[in-house]
Amino acid sequence: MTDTHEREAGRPAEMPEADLAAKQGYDPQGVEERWYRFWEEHQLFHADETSAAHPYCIVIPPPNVTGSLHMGHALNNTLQDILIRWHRMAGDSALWMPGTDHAGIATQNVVERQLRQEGLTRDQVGREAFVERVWKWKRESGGTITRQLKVLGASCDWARERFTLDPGLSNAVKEVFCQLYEAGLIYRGDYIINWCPRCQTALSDLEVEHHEQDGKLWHIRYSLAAGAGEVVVATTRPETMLGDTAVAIHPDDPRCRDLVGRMVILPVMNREIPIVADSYVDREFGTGFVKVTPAHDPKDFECGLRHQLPQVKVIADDGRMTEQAGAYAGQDRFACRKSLVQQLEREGYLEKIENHRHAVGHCYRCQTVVEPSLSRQWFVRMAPLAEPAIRAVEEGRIRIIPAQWEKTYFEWMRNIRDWCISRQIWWGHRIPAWYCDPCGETVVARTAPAGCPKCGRPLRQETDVLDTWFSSGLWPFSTLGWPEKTSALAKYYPTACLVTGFDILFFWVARMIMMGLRFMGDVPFRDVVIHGLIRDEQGDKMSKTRGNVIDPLHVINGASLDDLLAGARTVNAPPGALESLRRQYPEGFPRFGADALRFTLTALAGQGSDVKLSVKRIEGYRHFCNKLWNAYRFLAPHLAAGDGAESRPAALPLTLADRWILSRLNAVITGVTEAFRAYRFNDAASLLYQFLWHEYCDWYLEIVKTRLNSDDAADQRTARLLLTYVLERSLRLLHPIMPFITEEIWQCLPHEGASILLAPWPQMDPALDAPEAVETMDLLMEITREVRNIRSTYNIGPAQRVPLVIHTTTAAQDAELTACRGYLASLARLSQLTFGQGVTKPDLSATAVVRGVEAHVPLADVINLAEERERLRKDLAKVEAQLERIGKKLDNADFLAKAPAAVVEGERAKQAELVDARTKLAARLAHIEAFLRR
RNA sequence: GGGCGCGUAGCUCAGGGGGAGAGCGCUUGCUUGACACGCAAGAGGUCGGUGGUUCGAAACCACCCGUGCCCACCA
Repeated sequence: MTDTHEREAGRPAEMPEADLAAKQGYDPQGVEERWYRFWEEHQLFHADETSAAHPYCIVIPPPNVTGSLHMGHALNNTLQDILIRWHRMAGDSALWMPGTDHAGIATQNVVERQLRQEGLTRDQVGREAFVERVWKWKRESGGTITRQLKVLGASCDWARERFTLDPGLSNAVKEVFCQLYEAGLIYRGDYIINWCPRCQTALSDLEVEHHEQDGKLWHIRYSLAAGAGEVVVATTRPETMLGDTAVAIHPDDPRCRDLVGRMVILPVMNREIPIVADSYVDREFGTGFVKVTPAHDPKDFECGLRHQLPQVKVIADDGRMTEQAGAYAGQDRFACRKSLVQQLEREGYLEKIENHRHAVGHCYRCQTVVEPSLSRQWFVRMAPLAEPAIRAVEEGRIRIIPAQWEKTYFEWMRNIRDWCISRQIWWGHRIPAWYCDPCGETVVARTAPAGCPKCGRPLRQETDVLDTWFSSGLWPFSTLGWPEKTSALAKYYPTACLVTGFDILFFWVARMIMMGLRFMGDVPFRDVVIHGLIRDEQGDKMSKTRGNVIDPLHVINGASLDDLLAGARTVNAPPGALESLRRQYPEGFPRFGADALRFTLTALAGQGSDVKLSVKRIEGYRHFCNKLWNAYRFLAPHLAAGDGAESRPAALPLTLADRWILSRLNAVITGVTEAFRAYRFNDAASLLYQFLWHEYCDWYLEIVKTRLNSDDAADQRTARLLLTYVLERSLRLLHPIMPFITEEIWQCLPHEGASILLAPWPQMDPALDAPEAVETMDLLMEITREVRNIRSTYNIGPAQRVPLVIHTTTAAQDAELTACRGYLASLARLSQLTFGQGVTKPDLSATAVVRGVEAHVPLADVINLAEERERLRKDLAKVEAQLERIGKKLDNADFLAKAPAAVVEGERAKQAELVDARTKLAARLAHIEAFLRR
């Protein structure tokens, strides 16, 4: 790539003068867009499957194709992008496989809602036209989320983007369905499934959300058909009694002997039903008698099979009562409940009503109360698939991080139930099954059969489609080309890592593991990284109706108050929610930029814990961007000084500060690399923040300022080179988290290569480790802080330089101070610095003791003796408190005997230092007090 | 009913057997030659409670209190 290219697509290599001169903060406007375009145009995200490099692949959790980016996506994709960018820089063939999910029910609901606004239903439109309409909607708005991922900076290999309804992926779905069917792992049958009367489809157990609700427990009398007496049953769903075909009692119940085998009369329906004994009855609950409704309760269904009871379906698919419900036929299920209870009460069947709190199942897509209902559906037999998937995690072939989620995974997998995969909707993969109505034959095939293989008559294709999660479960290999044997599949499967929230651990992760093992013969990924959910500052779930949603695009691009309110209004948020937005963000959001958002999410993504996001926090990290930008602005004028490109630090005449910062950089390189390796993203973020702001900017850059003005040309050059050297490497370390600003600055520094995105990941250099320099710098910084404290106490302004007299006790201290005297003078703003073992202590001064050296600021005229006495007393008290604690420890014989020698030695040394400090502080205090007494 | 997590500075959180940390907020001083989106100096915490293990516990264990989540067919 040539310079010209860079100039066209990226920013010019030189900083425009205006930018440097202007006293303005960093503005991501334009910068982020420009670099993203540059990366895409040069195909820098493209992973080459023919490369010899080690493969590193992550498949994106495919967002709903019609969705838009929310904060959960932002977190999830930031973490993936960090891993991908890091591995790409580290030299791996890094593939981030992007794509979207057709999201069957969710998408169908959206389009149905549109139709309703036109006064149409899907039935009026017809299947074919409806599906075409969804495709149209997908074509029109399906690109939104991928565009938004680009705004976030996601470095996906977009050329490989997939959609679950693509021909290739549909083919994979068909293949998997047929193979599972042929292996006897898919079957069709009549069972109790969860039915959503609003979506008009079956749901899997996972798609039902249970919410605790206050309900009632109705106690109903069923009288014996022959002779006197009655039994009382208790139910939370009285309308299902219309379909009762028995009453059950526990076989150990003493009442059993007289009652089992006798008949009771079902009230209202006046039907005789038997009393049966069955151990599934909980003797403690209710009355000990259970009404048995085999067509509307999974437990009753099984009980019914055991006792050969009839199955009477009284609730239809639309939620209304069936013909079987007698007089109630046609009524809505809840209306029926109400009027039925009235009738029971009127006719004396109702014994009592108790309040009863219980969990009620709701459709996870529309929150309608689901109805357990007898229905003919397709199922996957799960136990044989789950078993190898359990072993893969047990044996460590898949790691779940953090490991505590393994337990949840095992719990679910070991109690797994068959998976209802047929959905009575139109948007999805149509089940490849055909029926011959005349002869009853069922054909499952990859391509449409010409006719019935048995009788040759025409076949009718299954109208149901598959659960969306069926195709998502194939994602790690279907996106790479399976069932074709592609080179991408060979190179990148198994993928390295899957990053996801725990909310789809069962829906998606578990099923990918089962399907991957079954069809690829290997795990789909090595590591599963589970991150938390995004919450607001108070820890509440973000929802538009609460008005606490922070939209990532608003954060990145800025948003007016009107923009914020518009988001809440689209879902008819209550006035309170709008009011709270107005109060919290009266001015809307400024443009924070994707980097600031990404850094915030990274810094808050503590392992396994939820992320409580606040705008204040994002603002704080935007300041960090600005800090970086200004560090660059500071060194920019020194770049063109003809130093040439990078010189090896080891070849330069290094000063104390240089050896210190290089040593610290080493530690940061090691720390950040380790943190990424362990998926401790927040550790990496805080290491970089701390280093760049508080070590590089606060100390190193300040020290370099004086050196840049020095007469020593060699030292000037070293300072200039290292300022750039350390920043350039830090930018590389930071790039996975903040891709845009790091590229922006990096391109302006001397560099090799077209983009920071391809720059090698920094390696620590053992030759640059300098523990003694770190020690000495620590002393320097402590003394500086003490002098600044004194300046602050006595209101000595920055313009006023002060003398400093340091009384040392060892030659080593003298040597250390000699090494850093120049820095000390400028950092503490000294007029004069004298030190040595024999220096005369000034008579009147402000004094501090640091590691055995006494630092005196002899300013008789500004020092208030009474105040100085207080300062010394406070310091002395601190030292004495520490001494007391240490003394206790060292007086303890057990401690001396049992604690490790190094710890004891450390405590002794500390004690000696503290005793020394106490002596010196006490002497100085006595001196001041003597003056005060005069 | 089972399972998991959390309780550390005013707020949001990190840490983790041997000197209590960060960001934001707060106080004070500063148009310091990159940055007021800043610099400097501070204040602020018996690390939820009780007991145990240990020479030593904020950290490990038990119980308790508070709090959040997931799973589950008590009708």
